[in-house]
Amino acid sequence: MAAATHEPLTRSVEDYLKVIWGLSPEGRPASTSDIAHRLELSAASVSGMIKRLSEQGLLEHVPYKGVQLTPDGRRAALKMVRRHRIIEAYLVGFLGYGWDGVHQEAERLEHAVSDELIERMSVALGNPAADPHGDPIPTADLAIEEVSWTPLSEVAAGELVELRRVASEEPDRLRYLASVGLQPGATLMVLSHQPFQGPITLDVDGHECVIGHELAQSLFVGRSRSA
Amino acid sequence: MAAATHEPLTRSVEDYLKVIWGLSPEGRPASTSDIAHRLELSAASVSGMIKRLSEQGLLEHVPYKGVQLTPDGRRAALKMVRRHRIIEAYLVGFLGYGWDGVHQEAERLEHAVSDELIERMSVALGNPAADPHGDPIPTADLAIEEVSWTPLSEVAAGELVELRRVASEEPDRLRYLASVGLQPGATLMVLSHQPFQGPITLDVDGHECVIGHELAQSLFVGRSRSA
DNA sequence: TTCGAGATTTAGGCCAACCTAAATCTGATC
DNA sequence: GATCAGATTTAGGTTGGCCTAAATCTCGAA
Repeated sequence: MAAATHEPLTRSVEDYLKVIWGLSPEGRPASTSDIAHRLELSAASVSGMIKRLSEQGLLEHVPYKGVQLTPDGRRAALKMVRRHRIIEAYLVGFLGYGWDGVHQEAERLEHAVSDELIERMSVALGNPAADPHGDPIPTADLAIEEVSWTPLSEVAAGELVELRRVASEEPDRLRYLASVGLQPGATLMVLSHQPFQGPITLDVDGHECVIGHELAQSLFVGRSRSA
Repeated sequence: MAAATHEPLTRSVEDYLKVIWGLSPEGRPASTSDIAHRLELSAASVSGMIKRLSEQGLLEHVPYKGVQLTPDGRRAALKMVRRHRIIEAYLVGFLGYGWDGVHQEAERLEHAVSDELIERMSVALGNPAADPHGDPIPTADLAIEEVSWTPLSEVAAGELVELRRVASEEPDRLRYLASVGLQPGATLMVLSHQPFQGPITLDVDGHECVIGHELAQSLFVGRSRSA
């Protein structure tokens, strides 16, 4: 069934696989329209590509029901995720990029780097486990840590926690967060929640700061090491 | 005539322009077949692309006579040359690459990096004037030093010179040259020339070494600083 | 001055990846 | 269980960039 030939994947294919991976937590199928939305393509184009990728053995497609990655597809996707996150970490660590600007750059570079370059960057960084946003980096053999941190929106008032991951790629949002000290590693205490998905008041390293509920849902925290 | 619209160029177009620049020393026209040979494409494909690039105002084409870069085309080409050479220098300087392995990597990356990344790499390197092979790097405003070094094949016996540039991209050849100490910066003395384009005997930093005439034509030297 | 080899261009196709418009399917709601 | 909105797929078209084969041009040599 699946063509075992390992021809290099095109940039488009790499993008599709990465996006499908991102849309399938716990391996649930991803829908055509979600993929189309993420890639900013028409649903018809995505439908066509899905057909081709299924024939190549990279996807499992149940018409009208959605797609899942096959083991081959998942490997290819994780390879791209590793590349993306290593590149982000490298640009921040060695070339003075801010965490808000690296996504765009990595999005292009991830298709152009060799495996060797990624491994050299990884070594230069000390084989990091997470990128600048706290997202886990798959290892060279494509194992990825399953993390289960808590969204800040669910932390009770009075708890002292450490920010572990910021789930956003929007430069504006990231710049704002950095400006109030909300970057991975920051220690913070929840001071109060307003009801009805209202804003949350925090103490971040000694500064008081109020953020919206929606933003708090994209901040993931773990128990503070200093607690 | 020339469409002034500055749409981003495709990878293919970038490659064509860079190759045409490389084939036009002193602005002499490049032939369809030379371009085809360098890009490993059919002459018919090149002919078609030449037509499109002329219409875009990047090339001046005289049918059956060859092409030259327009000022726009030359700027785009030099931008790629700068990218390529900065990337090579960066990979050698910061990521432990050997000078024999960087060409291939740079060939892909040059299409994916942003201007910002190139400038950051350049700054990290101290705005170098030459890449690891001794090729001059165009400045950020795309000025390129016109160098006129002497091929080693034309240096008289007895002269003490410094190796400035190695005009080759072949990994095997570069590895061999490095193994005998023939890298930019090396000081060497020509001991003897065999007649009829025969081999040349050198003293490289104290070691004797014999190289063929053809290889000597791709080694460029200047007057030794220590002379 | 003519001829022909070799270079170049034209003609006609192919493929990946996108598009819009039209047809078809699905599932929640009445 | 019929209906319909919205999701999905199919149909048909475009573009960039490549190909081979055929036509055409050029220029040096006879």
